[in-house]
Amino acid sequence: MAACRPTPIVLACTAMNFDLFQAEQAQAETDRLTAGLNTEQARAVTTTEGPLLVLAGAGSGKTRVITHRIAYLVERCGVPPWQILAVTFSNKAAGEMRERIELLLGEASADLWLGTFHRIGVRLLRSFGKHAGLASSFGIYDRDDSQRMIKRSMAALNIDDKQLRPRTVASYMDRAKNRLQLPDDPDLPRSDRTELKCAEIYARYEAEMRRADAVDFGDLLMRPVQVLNDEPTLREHWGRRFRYVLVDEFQDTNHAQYELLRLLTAGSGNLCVVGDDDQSIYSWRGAEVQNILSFPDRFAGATVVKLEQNYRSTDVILAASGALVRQNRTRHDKTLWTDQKGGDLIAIHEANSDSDEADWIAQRIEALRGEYSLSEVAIFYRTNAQSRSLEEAMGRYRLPYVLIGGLRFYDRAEVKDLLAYCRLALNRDDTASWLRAVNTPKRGIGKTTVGRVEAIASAQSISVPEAARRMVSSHERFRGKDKLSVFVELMARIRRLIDNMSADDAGGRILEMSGLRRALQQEQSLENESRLENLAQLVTAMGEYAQSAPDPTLGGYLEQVALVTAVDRLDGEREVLSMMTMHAAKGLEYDVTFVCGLEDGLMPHGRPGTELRDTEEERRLLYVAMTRARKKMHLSYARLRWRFGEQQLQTPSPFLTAIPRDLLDRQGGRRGGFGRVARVGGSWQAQTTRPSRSWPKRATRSIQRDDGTVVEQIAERTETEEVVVQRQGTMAAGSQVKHKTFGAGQVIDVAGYGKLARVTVRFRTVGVKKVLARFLQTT
DNA sequence: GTGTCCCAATTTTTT
DNA sequence: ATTGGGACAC
Repeated sequence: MAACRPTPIVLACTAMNFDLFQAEQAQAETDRLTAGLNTEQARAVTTTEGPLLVLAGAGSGKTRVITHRIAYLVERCGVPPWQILAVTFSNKAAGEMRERIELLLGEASADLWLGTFHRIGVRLLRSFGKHAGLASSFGIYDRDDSQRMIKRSMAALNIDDKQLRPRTVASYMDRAKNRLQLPDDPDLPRSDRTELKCAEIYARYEAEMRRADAVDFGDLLMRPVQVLNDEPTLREHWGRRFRYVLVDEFQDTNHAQYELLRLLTAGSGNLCVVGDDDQSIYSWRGAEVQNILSFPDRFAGATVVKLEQNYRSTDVILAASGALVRQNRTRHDKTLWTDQKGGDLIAIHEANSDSDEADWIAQRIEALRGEYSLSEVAIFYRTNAQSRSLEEAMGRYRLPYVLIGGLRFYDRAEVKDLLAYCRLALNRDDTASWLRAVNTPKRGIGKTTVGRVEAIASAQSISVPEAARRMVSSHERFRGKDKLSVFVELMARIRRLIDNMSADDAGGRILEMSGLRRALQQEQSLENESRLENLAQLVTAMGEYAQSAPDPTLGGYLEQVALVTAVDRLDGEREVLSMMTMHAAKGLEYDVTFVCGLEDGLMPHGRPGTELRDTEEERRLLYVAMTRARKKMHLSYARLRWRFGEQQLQTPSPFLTAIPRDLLDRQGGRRGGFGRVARVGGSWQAQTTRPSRSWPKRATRSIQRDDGTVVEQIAERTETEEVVVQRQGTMAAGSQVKHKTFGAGQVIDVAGYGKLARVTVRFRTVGVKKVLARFLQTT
């Protein structure tokens, strides 16, 4: 098949000898598909052959480019949709993209492969997972399930989960998988005791996962790559399967994703990636900006298109965010521009406390309500914990909101319980689900019995559910056998019954048979009522799924659920405002935005000693947040913030100094900009780019109490309201401290501040340990 | 085997 | 402030 060439038109797609009429038609078609695009966008759409890098600044219309490019490939070049793969960052983005493509293409769009990397990974593994030792019914483990497996693995290896936190192990394995390193990889980090232990646990964990026929998020990327590398026939097939591959948000891809793309485009070489190095905010998750920065080097002959015209924001918003991100050293130089000259100034507000800040935001929203729909308003913050005071304020002002992130619906205990039964029904070796379901609701199978089953599973190298089945059918007698039998038989019955049922029918039956509903109904309480409601809602969701999905089975539903993200639930239609972390804000846009909590240590988030690279990523994160606004942006920070269960004094974010003063409209609070000038003896120290290690010096009165803690009173506030801030006595290297259990010792190093500081102490009796400052007392 | 109480740790961001 | 886990009592 001939390649589709953009220009000149006479050389286009299908046949050699086509007449002028066809040429005109083709031109007309091209015009239709590039209508309303600027020159560069049109070039990105029509440059179909070979590697293509689209450097797309914030709001430069990259989604348009991708959708039009797909339409162009199908309509103008006659590429069958099933030969096109488009990868997006979130399921929501995928959904929106599918909608837009449907408008352009109609029915034909159904065959298109479109989804997140993880979803593509699932699809590939369902197709060839057996080459990775997976049955087709394999389950997908979320963080919770996978943590459970880590704990099991640690227990089996006799490693104390207090000495080595499962979280540490999880992130070690995550990193390994993002780098495509299997447990036997000689390059796995093994430089210290922790890493050695992690590597050991990793191997064990993989074995446990295999027995449970389960994969985690990392596997969804690593396994497909591994299989394609190992199996020449499959590699050959899949390398040719897609003639055109498009990737959105390329700056946030990790090594595994990059390799997957390389394998899937080996045949055609038609890889189009779209991204913006200034918006790379997931390096902590293994994303490598290098993937986008060195794309032209790695893919010889790549075309590079730069989109620098912004269609989203006012000039003011662009200027402010541009001034901020320009401070980063490691970036491609580029400047966004817009036709929308001028615009409202950026409102900036200094609040006394986090709740005052939230109140101010609520008031502003209330005032803007006539002018803007609530669905066009969003609040962004750095950490999920900040949502609390905001939620309270929105409640006080009766402003309806949706909270994106935080506790997901699918994270609720009762929902996970029912889902565990469902998963176990489909995958009889699903260990994590078995452990969850076995005694929920209570059926008298406790630690002892479960421990016995786990021991047998380990001894015989089989899954935990399989061990239970064998124990039940063997002649051996033991206490608790009857109860275990009841559960094993229950699962067998469920399994038989739901075969061939639709997702909601199956879900409903399982809700009954498992006894979950009865247990919740038996004990009447408000909580249980809401739990029952949630479960009913879950079954309803299954029904909605079964109605519309091509695969209406329970299995199909579970697969979808496993990969649902917080943002996916966002619904632009409802007349409510949105609140989310800055990370979740990526790819979204609103008329009116509030970026709050702009304080040192919170934004940029970090501890002292934070590296430049991290600071730059924080700056990019704020840049992403700021570029979400179309018309009106608000920035705010509080002087006093409730953090870690105590009030903490905050200083404004050093990032604020980057924003030109004449773009700001200061609302209340102190006057002037943020400059680097210290107010000697006053409230604010000179702003540094690094979070300060000590508390800001203020006009304070300190009182030493009997127990050694220092109570500070902030003089300038005592007239109206007394604010008491507690802190531990100064803990610097060398000072003598005392710990409840470890006894006396000497401080070697301090990292972090306040009560959450991590202090390294050499204790007289137990040696060197890291402890939290709040568990120490100065002596 | 279950329930309760108390202590320790928690807060980056997430597919 | 909230949560999870372990120790202990029943």
